[in-house]
Amino acid sequence: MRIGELSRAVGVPVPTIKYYLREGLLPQGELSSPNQASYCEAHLRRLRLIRALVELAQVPVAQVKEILEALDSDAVPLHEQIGRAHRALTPTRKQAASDEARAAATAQVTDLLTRRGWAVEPTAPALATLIETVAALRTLGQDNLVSFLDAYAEAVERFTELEIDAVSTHPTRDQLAESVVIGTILGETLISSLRLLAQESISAQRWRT
Amino acid sequence: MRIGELSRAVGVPVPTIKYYLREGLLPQGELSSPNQASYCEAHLRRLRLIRALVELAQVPVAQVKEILEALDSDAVPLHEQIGRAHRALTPTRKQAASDEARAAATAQVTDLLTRRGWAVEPTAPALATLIETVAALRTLGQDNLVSFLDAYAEAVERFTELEIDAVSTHPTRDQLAESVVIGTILGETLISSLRLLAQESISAQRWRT
DNA sequence: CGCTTATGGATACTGCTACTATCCATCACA
DNA sequence: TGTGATGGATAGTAGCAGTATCCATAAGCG
Repeated sequence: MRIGELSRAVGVPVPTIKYYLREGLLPQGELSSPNQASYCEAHLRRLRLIRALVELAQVPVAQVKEILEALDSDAVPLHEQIGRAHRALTPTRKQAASDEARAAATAQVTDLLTRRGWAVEPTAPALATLIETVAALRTLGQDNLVSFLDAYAEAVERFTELEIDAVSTHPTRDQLAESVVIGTILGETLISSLRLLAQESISAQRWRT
Repeated sequence: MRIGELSRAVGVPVPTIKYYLREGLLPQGELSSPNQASYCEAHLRRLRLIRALVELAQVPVAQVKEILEALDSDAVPLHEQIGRAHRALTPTRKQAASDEARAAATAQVTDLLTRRGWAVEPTAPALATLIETVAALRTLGQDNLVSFLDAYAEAVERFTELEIDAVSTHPTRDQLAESVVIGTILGETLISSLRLLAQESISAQRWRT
């Protein structure tokens, strides 16, 4: 396959593909002569994955790169691969909440985690995000939303288990890792649009003029 | 309150506050003389909300502006306010999936909506996102994830109802609208970090070396 | 009263991201 | 043999989210 065919197949302009090659998102094609490379099925898949992450899930290109590197590092254990992808996904945030607010939020969140028996590293960036979010909700006067944290956590736990079961049917480790990552990222896009639709429908029922 | 106090209270540099004022995110303070304005509690709340949306939920400034405008337009019915906020939140996407993939996805999604009795406008941008996402998952060979669409939808429906109940306790319409919007946006950040934590914990249980 | 600091308003500049555009020396193919 | 595509390099662009600078005025303090 030549670059033009790749471009037509996925609907991405050739210069953009060249850009992804430059940035190392897409592995180099096999050179048959100094200015002729051929691309295979794997490139096609990869390119589609890149576009889904960039366009649909709005993941920044630099993070897509890290995620793909995590997927490609099949020398490390699966759990570590997933951890790397997670870390690429969550920006390290500066602490914006006040100290008291954060202390309260931290207490509530760690309590939740123990109650649900979730064993997470204390350094997980998602933990920091969760704490900051809870603190922000409190500061914004949305305590009643925070009181649903447990309900949220339960629902999330339920479908995360489903997902992981679904994904565990994959025969090879590579495919498994890829599925987990795609499921994590595109699954979020999925949930987010489902939420908007559910809200629209419910809000129409309740508050239609 | 002067701009410096606002800045210290929320931890946002003065030039940034000036920028938000310029962009119309934050209403002008009351001028007591040509170069002296005073800001009140409402400005403080607004600024905190802006920072939560921008920093925590990563909403682009231009969209935050639209969302705040929707909140401030209390002449229109609540459902319409929410709709505007939703529209500000979801970018109109170009269709990236192939026609057949999209047709199949559309069928599946409309089927889901009828089955669940969700009444949504066919032009809702979230609908387009959902369809594109399902199509992308299929194209990426993740059909088994797509088969959970119903489970996702059910879980989402459940906690969306909880949320709306929680939020309905608010006395005034303004507060209600604000709560719905904050709940929608920061709720997503919340769910997303909970998902990552749940995954980490479950993946550690299953695939720890 | 004078001096330092803060303020409102305007304009310009910066760093970053995700591409696009251009150029050129090959190379494939009709 | 010429027309179009290709690989590789370099430069340029538009948009975003602030920052920086300047100025005339105003506030607070000694």
